[in-house]
Amino acid sequence: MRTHELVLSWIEKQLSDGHLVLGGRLPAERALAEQLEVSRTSVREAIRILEAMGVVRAGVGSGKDAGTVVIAEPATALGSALRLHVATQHLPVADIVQTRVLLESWAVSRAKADAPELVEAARLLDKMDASSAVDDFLALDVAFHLALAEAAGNAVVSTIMGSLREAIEGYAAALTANLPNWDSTANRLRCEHRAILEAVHDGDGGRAATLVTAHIEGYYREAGLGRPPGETRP
Amino acid sequence: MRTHELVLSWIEKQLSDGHLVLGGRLPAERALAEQLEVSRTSVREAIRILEAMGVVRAGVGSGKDAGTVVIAEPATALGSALRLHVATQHLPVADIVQTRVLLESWAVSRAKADAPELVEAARLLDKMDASSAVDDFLALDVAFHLALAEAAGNAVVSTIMGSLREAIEGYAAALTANLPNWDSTANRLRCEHRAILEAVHDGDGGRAATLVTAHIEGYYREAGLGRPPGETRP
DNA sequence: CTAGTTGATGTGGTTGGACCACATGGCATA
DNA sequence: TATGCCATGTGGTCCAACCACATCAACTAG
Repeated sequence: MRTHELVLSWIEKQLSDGHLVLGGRLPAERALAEQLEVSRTSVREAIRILEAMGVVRAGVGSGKDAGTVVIAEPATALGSALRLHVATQHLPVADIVQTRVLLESWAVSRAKADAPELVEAARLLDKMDASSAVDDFLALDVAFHLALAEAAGNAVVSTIMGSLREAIEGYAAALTANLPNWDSTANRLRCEHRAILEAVHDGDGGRAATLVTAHIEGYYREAGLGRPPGETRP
Repeated sequence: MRTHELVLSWIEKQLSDGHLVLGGRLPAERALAEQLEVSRTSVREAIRILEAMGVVRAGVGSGKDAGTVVIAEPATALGSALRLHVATQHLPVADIVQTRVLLESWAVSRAKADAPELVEAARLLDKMDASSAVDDFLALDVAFHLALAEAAGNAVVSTIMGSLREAIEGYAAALTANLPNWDSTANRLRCEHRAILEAVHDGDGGRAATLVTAHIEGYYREAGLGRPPGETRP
């Protein structure tokens, strides 16, 4: 077993034993190295991995933001991993989209009509009405869909949903260039969002799932999923 | 931007540009450090991250297994990340199980009746008939469910399925201690497996999905999901 | 006495160099 | 020809030093 893996397993044990909790701090790198009788290099390699996994955040200096603190951002880790494997062409973008449809349609069909996340979702829709810039609109769109997914109350589903979205974010942004008319597309998306949210509010999970599926698949179809950006549609 | 992140982005670009392909080799650490004008330490930190992401594998010595080669094992990366966040109690085990049910029931409902993976699945069931040891049985069980998931033809779904399973593997193994009678449980599982496979062969996706849902939820209910291992059932 | 400056301290970030264990392949020797 | 040995190149580990940064306490000028 390599040295940094030893450090890794030590830290993981501290986590599962509850000796390290969310917001807590790891010992300083030098101290941890001395305590485990390994080099600081190995400690740092372990911390790099935990950072990539979204388990810790390292900050220089002194005080509040300094040191290595325990966080919980699984979506960043999953997103990076998925993105890398999309880059190697091992995970097709179409499969990611399909998985996202699956998770999100399940989420809206399960969402409680009085879930607090829906209030936030409605607020985001209001902001989208006033947003014309593509980048702003897409950012709000991401937040809206995430809020919708969180309303189902399954942390794993919403986390994976977010990471799937993150993995193809660059891809999706490039696809907007394929759209014949952004303004009309944006208006259509606004309407569809309202309809989805209304279905959830009505407690009609089946309708919400159908709408969300059509919403996502329709967008990628219009933007030309699978074809290089810039190419005209057949 | 930190130095190792620069190395990371350089490698990711090589991957997405196709200059680095599956099975290909990264330059040696020392050479890469000189080429990018950074220290070997920073190169190593980047490689550690890629290794944790399941994108590369590092091997010492010379020849075939030596050097840092590009691989594609997204499931290991996602599995580790999920396992770590389960350890911090940020992702409930129940949500993981629920997500697994969602993905797997979708997979079997979509599986083609003549998918080649089903042949392998049937072979695994035969081996399970001859397997009495708990560990062997569980290992075959994992392989069976994975083969089933792969029959749907969505790489992302089967990858996530596998990583979800991996993330709670230790947990699931501990749960077997809760079972009142392992042999009878194993026999029941064998029957349910056959029934699921038969439904898929019949092209009855709906029945297959129902059976798989009952199969997984039933097992975890019997084993006492959510209660500490060893505690008796109410 | 107050307000601003300055230095000590502790954090992660980075570097260069050294050495180790390992696996291969070619060279020298029996 | 067959065998053993060493040069070579790989990742793995460690060390010592320095940097940039943020805070806080002590000090100094007003």
